[in-house]
Amino acid sequence: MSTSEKPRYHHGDLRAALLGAAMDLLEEDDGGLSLRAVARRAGVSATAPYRHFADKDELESELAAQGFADLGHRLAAAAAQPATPEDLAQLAVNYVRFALDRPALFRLMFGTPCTTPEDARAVAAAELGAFVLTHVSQAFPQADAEALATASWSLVHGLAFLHLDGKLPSGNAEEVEARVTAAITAILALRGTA
Amino acid sequence: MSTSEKPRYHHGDLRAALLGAAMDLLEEDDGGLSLRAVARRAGVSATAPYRHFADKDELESELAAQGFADLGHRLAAAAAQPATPEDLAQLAVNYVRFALDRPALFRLMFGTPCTTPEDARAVAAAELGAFVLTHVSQAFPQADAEALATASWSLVHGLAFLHLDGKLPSGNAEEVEARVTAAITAILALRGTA
DNA sequence: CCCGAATGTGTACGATGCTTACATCACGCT
DNA sequence: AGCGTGATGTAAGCATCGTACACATTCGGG
Repeated sequence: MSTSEKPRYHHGDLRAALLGAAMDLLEEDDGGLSLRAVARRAGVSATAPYRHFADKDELESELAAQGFADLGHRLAAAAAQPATPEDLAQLAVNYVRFALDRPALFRLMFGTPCTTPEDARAVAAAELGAFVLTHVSQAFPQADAEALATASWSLVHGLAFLHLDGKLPSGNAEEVEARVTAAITAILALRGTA
Repeated sequence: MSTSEKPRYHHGDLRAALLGAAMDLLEEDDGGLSLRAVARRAGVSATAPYRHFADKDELESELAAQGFADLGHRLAAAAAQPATPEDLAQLAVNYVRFALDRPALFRLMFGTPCTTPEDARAVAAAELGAFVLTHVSQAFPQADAEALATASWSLVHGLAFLHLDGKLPSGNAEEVEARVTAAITAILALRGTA
C-alpha cells in the first residue's frame, strides 16, 4: 500500500482504494457511512467516486458482498465439516462474534433492504444461505433440511441482532458466547422432551 | 380529532399530533423518517418539534416504544395463555407478520442501537423480553427457561428480519406464514431425534 | 505528436438535523 | 380590565449529505 506516494492526478486504482477506505471507516465508527467521508479518506474529491460507482448504494452493495464473503470464510474456518450439533454451536458463536466485531458492516449487510435481486449483496447473501443449508443437512440428515436451515439461520441471526441492538443483557465477549451456546443447547435439549 | 379546525397559533396538543404524523409517515414509505417531514405533515414549522422532543432520537424512541406496545398487544391477543408448542408457533407467525406489516416501525424498534438504557424504547423492549420469558417457561416448564427464551426470541426475530431484508425467498403472506411454521415445526421435530 | 477517451475536480442544488434569535399567544395577578 | 411572564411557534442560518453538471487533466493508441 506504499509503493509510490506521489499524489498523481490519476489514482491508479481508485475503485479499490475507495472500497478499502470505506471498509476502514466502517470498522472505525459505527455511525452512518458517508460517501463524502469515503472520498476524503481516499484523498480524492467528493464526486470522484461517481466515476466508479453509480451511487452510494452500489458502493455499499459491494462492501456488503465483501462482508458476506468474510463471514463465509470465518464460518468455514470455524468448522469445515460440522457433523455434530456441537459444531453447529461453534458456527453460531462465530456468526454472532462477527456481528459484534464488525457491527457497522453487519448492519450494512442486513439492515438495508435489497433493492434489485441481482446486486452483489443479494448474490452473496444467497450463498450464505446455501452454506447454511448444506451444513445443516449434513448435521441433521433425517430432518426437513430446508425448514431446519431457515430455522437455524434465523436463530443465529436473531442472536446476533438482538445482541447488536442491546436487547439482550449484554456483557463482555465471554458472557455473550456463553449465552449463545446456552441458547443453542437449550434448543437441542428439547430433544429429551416428550 | 376534528372538533375545531381553526389553525390557531398554538396547537392544542402538538406532541401527540407529531407522534401521530410520524407514525403515519412510518406506515407509508419505508424510507428514512425525517423530522422536517413530520413537522410538515403536522402542518407546523420545521423546528416546532424541538419544543417537545430533545432531538430526533427522542421522537423515534417514543415511536419505538409505541411499536413495542402494539406488538405486545398483538402477541397477547394471538395467544393469551400459550400452553402448547403450537401456540408458540402462532406467536411466531404474528411476530413476523407484525414486522412485515409495519416494516419501517419494526426497523426503528430494533435497527437502532439503544443509546441510553433507560429510554422508553429500551424499557418497552425489556418488557417484550419478559413476555417471551414468561410464556416460554409456561410452555416448557422443565427447560432452562432463560436460555430457551433467548433462543425463542432469537429464532422468531431472525425469521422476521431475514424476511424483512429479503434474505429468504419471499412471497405472499401465506408463503411466509408457511415458512415460519415450517421452521418452528422443524425445530420441534428435533425432539424425535436421537 | 496529437487527439479522444478515461478519469478526477469544482461548483451547485436541494435536503437534512440542529442551534439561536425572535414573534406570538395564554393565562394569572393586581 | 390590563399587563407581564412563560409557554409555544417561527424564521434564519450552519454544517453535512447525496448527486448532477460542466470543466480540467492525464493516458494511450494512431
